[in-house]
Parts: sequence; C-alpha cells; structure tokens
Amino acid sequence: MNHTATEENYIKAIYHLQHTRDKVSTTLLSAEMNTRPASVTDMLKKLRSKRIVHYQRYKGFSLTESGNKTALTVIRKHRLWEYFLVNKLGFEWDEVHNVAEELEHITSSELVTRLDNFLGNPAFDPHGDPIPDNKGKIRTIKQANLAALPLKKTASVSSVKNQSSEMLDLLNHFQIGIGTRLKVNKRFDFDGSVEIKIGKLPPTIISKQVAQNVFCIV
Amino acid sequence: MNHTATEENYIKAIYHLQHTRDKVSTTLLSAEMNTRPASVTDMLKKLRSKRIVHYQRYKGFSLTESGNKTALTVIRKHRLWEYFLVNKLGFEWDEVHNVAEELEHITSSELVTRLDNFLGNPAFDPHGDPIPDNKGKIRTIKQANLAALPLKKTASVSSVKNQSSEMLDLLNHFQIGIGTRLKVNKRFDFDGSVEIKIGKLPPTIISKQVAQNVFCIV
DNA sequence: AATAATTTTTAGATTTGTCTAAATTTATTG
DNA sequence: CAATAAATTTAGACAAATCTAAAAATTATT
Repeated sequence: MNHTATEENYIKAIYHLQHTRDKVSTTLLSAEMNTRPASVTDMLKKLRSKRIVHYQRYKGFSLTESGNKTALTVIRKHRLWEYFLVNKLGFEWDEVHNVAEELEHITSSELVTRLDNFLGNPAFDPHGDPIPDNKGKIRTIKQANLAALPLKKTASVSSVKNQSSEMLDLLNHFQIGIGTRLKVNKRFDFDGSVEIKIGKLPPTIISKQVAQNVFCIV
Repeated sequence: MNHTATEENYIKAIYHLQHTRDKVSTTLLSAEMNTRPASVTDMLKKLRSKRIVHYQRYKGFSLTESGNKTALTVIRKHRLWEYFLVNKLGFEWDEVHNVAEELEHITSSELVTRLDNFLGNPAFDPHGDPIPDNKGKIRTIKQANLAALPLKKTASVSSVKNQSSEMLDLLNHFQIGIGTRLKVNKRFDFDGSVEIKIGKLPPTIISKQVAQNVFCIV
C-alpha cells in the first residue's frame, strides 16, 4: 500500500480529529486541511477505494484498520524527525513542525528504523507526545494537567498541549520544560490560577489557561 | 524562487549532463529523466519562463546563472544527506542514493545549515564527491584514477565514479574505501590492469575497468 | 542539392488534487 | 410537520506533469 503525501496528510488529519473530537465531519476535515468540503468528498472517495476509510455518502466516515496503521506510521515518522531536529540539530520545539511535515513523507522504512536506533528509540517527542513503535503501538502514560494535579505532590512535566512559540516563550520564562520536576502548592478557585514550585526557585503563579496546557506524570 | 521537486530534478539533471557531456540534447535529458522528449520540451518552456534555462526551440538549452545556483543548492542538500545517512545512520554508500533523492527536496534552508554544522561541515560526500558550500562554491581537488596515477607514489582514495553495489562489493573485498592509502606498483599494458599495494597487505592486481573508476589525490 | 533519417516540437488527452457553483440530503426550528 | 438552514455531494473546470501520435525543423546521406 503506497500513498501520496497528500493522502497521508488526509489520513493523519482524520486520525487526529477522531482522537480529539467526538464527531468528525467533512466540513471539519476541510478546515483542518485548508481545503473546500468538495475536495474532501473527492478524497474520501479515493481513500475508500483504497480501503483506508469506511465512507458512505452523507453518513460520515472513519479510518479502517489499515488506515489507522498508516496514520500511526506517518505519526511515528513525524515525531521521530521532530526529536531529531530538536535533540540533534538544536531547533526549538516551535520551529520543527513544518519541517517534520515534509520529512514524514520520506518513504524508506529502513531509514525510519535506523533513525529510531540512532536517536536511542525515544518514546516521546520534544512536545511530550508519544512516538508509536515500529508496530504502531503507542506507549501511553497517565497524565494530568496542572489544573487537575493533586496538591503538594512532585510531578514531572511530560507534555504541552499548545505548541505555539508564544507558549514556548512563556514556559522558557518560567523555566518549565519537558522533564522539569515541580509541584502545585495551591489552586485559586477565583480565577483557576495555580501556584507552583520548581526546585529552589521561589514559587510562581501561573494562569488557568497555561495550567490547562501543561501535563505531568506524578 | 521556489521550485517543485520535479523542476529541481530537471535542473539537477541538466547540471550533471552539462558537466559530463559536451552536448546536452532534449533526447539525452529525456533518457536521464526517464520521460519522453515531448515532456522535456514542455518542461524546458516552463523553466525558461522562470529564467532557469536559456532555451530556443530546436537550438538547445543551458542553465542560466540562477539555474546553476539552484542546481548547486540541490546537490549540496543531496550530498549532505548522503553523508548523514552513511556516517550517522550507518547505511552503505550504495543504499543512500534513492533516499537522498527524496531528502534533497526538503525546503528549509535553516535545516540545511544546521545539518551541515551537525555533520561538521564536510567537504566531500561518502562517494568522494565534493559538497558545495552554502554559497554554492565547490571545493575541488586534483584527482587521478588508478589507471593514470604515477607509479610508486602513495595516494589516498578520494572518490569512486561507479557507485553501484557491485563496485562497493568489489572494493570491500580489496579493502579499498574512501581515504584508503595505496600505491600503484606496476601497470600492465597488455590489458591495462594495475598492481596496487595497500599498507601491509600483499600486492593485488585489479582490472583496468576498476582502476578507471577509483580516483585518488596524491 | 535533394532526399532520407533523426531530433524536436506541437496538439490533444490523462491523472491528481484542487476549485466554484449548483443540486441534493440531512438537520433545525417555528 | 413543513419550510428553512446547514452540510454534503455532484458536475464541470483548471494547473502540473506526463503521455501518444503527428507535424515541423534540423542533420545526415547519397
């Protein structure tokens, strides 16, 4: 089964939407892909003929087993390349997405295997998202964001939902990165802000907005 | 100036033909690209409109200054990736060409700069071909093949013209690689074969065919 | 120099992924 | 529940890169 880069992008987008939204629609997918709904319909027919999606006109669609597998290999490649770009080439995490979007479509599976080994078979990418293994298996961990974390327990930052450069800038300022150990001292009900303590730094207060985006393992 | 991967492949092919043949023709380029002459004509018109080639119908074509520059940046990327694949990921030199053909079209120039630094700014790729610098400048060296090298002078293998796996296999058997120091003891006029000596190994005889493909710096 | 052979170009068609505009189906709501 | 709104699909068109078949230009040959 060989797919064009465009097909792979659709497959990946469907995968992500299925995992973050409870209803995936033509319009939603078209917004995700920056195309028109009509183009999505065309592509769905094509993907159906390749047994990548289940699809009945007007009735919605979803990835087949095979489609799911394809999505995971693309995501695996994307995240391995992001890891490479950040940990070997020294990019910042907010700079790597677009480049990884291109690299993920390189076809050689030998390359992926070797890259994975070269990087030391990482389980998580620089944003803390899990990297599927070569069988498509995702190593999951229980995560809680700072707005939900139990108080006074030391936890380790594992991923960040919003991966914009603005967020990176803010986290750099607070000296928070993937792996940083911290605890939540207090949560203020008024505005949902939380006071956190990192190592020997003085406690700081971060907004609810930020807290909801920073995930930890306890 | 942004080009599609296909355009870049044509540009690269024209560059290589201009440097290895004294007359570049539509038919020759079509053979190189595995397309039909008619397709080449179409592409030449397109490249002319982008000021990549000088082209007059029936009169031939050649790269413009800008086309030349583009060719060199693509070649630079190709050879840096080959270096990465061999020296970091452990590929054999005969396995890397096709993967590098894909990687060379990744657009980020920031990526190229960082990759170059990560690799230690190599001047030559794993086949011994020079890697253009970020200004497109190629560091050339005087090379001579084993069929032309002066006798009894120690030289260093710098590149190999035929980059097939058969050639690699043969050179591995003779324990010859890029950087290997050797000297030519004798040349046999009858069949053009040469006797070479590598370090403390017993002298061996290699055929004219092989000798012509192995280049050295004295 | 005239004819034959070769090379190159044009004309028109095909595939992929996209579009707009119109038609159809499903959902909402008064 | 019927009419209106929203979502989805069809129909037909376009740009990129290719093709085949035929025409035109160049080059070679007799």
